[in-house]
Amino acid sequence: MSKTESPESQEKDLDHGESLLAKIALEAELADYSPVKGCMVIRPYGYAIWEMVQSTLDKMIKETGHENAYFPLFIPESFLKKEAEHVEGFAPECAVVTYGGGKELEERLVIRPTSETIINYMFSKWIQSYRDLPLLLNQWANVVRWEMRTRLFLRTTEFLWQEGHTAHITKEEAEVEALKMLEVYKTLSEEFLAIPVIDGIKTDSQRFAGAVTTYCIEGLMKDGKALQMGTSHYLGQNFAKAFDTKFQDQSGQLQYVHQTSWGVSTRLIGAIIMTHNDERGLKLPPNIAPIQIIIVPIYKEAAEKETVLKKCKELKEILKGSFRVKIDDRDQYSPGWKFNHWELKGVPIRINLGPKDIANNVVEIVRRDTNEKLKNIPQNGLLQYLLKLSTEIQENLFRQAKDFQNKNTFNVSNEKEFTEKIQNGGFLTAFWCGNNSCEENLKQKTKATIRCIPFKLPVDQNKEEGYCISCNKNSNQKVFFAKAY
RNA sequence: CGGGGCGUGGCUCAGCUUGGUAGAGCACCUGCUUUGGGAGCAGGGGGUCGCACGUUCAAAUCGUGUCGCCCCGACCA
Repeated sequence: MSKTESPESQEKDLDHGESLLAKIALEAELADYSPVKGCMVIRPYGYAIWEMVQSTLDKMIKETGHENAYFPLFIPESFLKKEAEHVEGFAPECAVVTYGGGKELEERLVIRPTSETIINYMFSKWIQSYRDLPLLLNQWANVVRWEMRTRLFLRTTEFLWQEGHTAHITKEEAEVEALKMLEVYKTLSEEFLAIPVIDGIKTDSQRFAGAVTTYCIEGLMKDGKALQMGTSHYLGQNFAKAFDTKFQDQSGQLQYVHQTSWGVSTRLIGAIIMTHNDERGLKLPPNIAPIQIIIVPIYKEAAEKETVLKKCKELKEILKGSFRVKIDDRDQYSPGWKFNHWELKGVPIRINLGPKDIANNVVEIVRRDTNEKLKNIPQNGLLQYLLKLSTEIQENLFRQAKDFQNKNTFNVSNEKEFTEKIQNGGFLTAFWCGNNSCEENLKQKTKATIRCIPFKLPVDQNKEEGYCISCNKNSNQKVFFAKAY
């Protein structure tokens, strides 16, 4: 499929300027526009995907020792102002409530853009001694950020996410925590969403307002743009100082806690759409597909229908212990219509079952990752066959995405090369001196930004020293650039 | 906030230039025939043409204003 090879090729196929993302999100019934600009309704099928992501990640968050809690939507405006960098970063995009109960409020309430402040307020009440630490919490919530330009799933005014917030005795422990959760995100992305990511550290210009260090995972979408898929922050003592979050150590001294926060959002659904798709629509990785197997019965007369549906139900009984499986027994749609419908919705495996198959004790299987039709698969041993196939589809989707990422990652050694190469999208690796002005220079000229300082460079790039592509000064770090969402 | 595009049955759009009171396809309802890659025929329901004002005997169509949405840009852990 040539479509997966070149980032730009997809844009040409689009109708009336509508993005591929919007097209799939709307047509596959994942989401719809709401009456309020920038907001979206997540429809049942889209929400089911979110629930899959959510339950997968929630398990991992709990396995790493965190507990869920819930903090309120409203934050006193004064809280946000306590941490200087934080307020500067978020004030422009905050929605503020000024009226309630028919009266102007004495103190305005910010609708949370993130919850560091209110959580620190509570932490300072709950934490007294080193024995109260570490405090490891997470919440699933909605947040609001008043963005100027929005896109379904990738950037909406209100979105759903999880935000982890932890407090630790030492800097080292907090840094380990931040990195541990980044690793959890990487696992979620690569093993469940089948999206390969680059993990690394954000530059100062991209760092979370109020953090000491921001770690991130970055994916490369099929249109050649990068997408920040998750961030994990070492907050240092910045919020602790602002909110006086202190504990008494073993020697009786009062100390500020060291903190982390980390989050991923419904943006991940956008990432899935923008990574796994073809001209027929969405392709969902089996590990997070709400429906993993769709069974389409094929029949003519009533008698045939009865036999076929009976066999479908038998198969479903066999499979339902291992798969999320559904029979599409709707009479008003033809088999052909159903084939297209479930392909658009990205169901990884389809079983077509008609009289001919029943006569031969076989089924027909169509895999969504390759659109390959597998005829005459014996009903005997079908469960084992499908378990293997499902794993293969999961791995294949990841492999395809990884290949795409590899083919669209280029090393460049000077600004001219950079400027030319970035036109076609993709990741560019290049040396950078560490100065914000050089990053800004390249951004002005090309719109591309440094996505991260990677933990690891691609295997074929081990050169340790070179020259900054903007200012030519010596540099010992190579970074990933891309145009990003 | 700039630049571009668009508002007409549920959806996609035609009609507007040259005013005469609204159409197509899809979807929906009924019936019959169909069903292995988006079924066919017949019949049927549904729109004060985003909103307001103006011009006119008459406005979806012309004028002015206004609201909203989409795309590009500015903005964005």
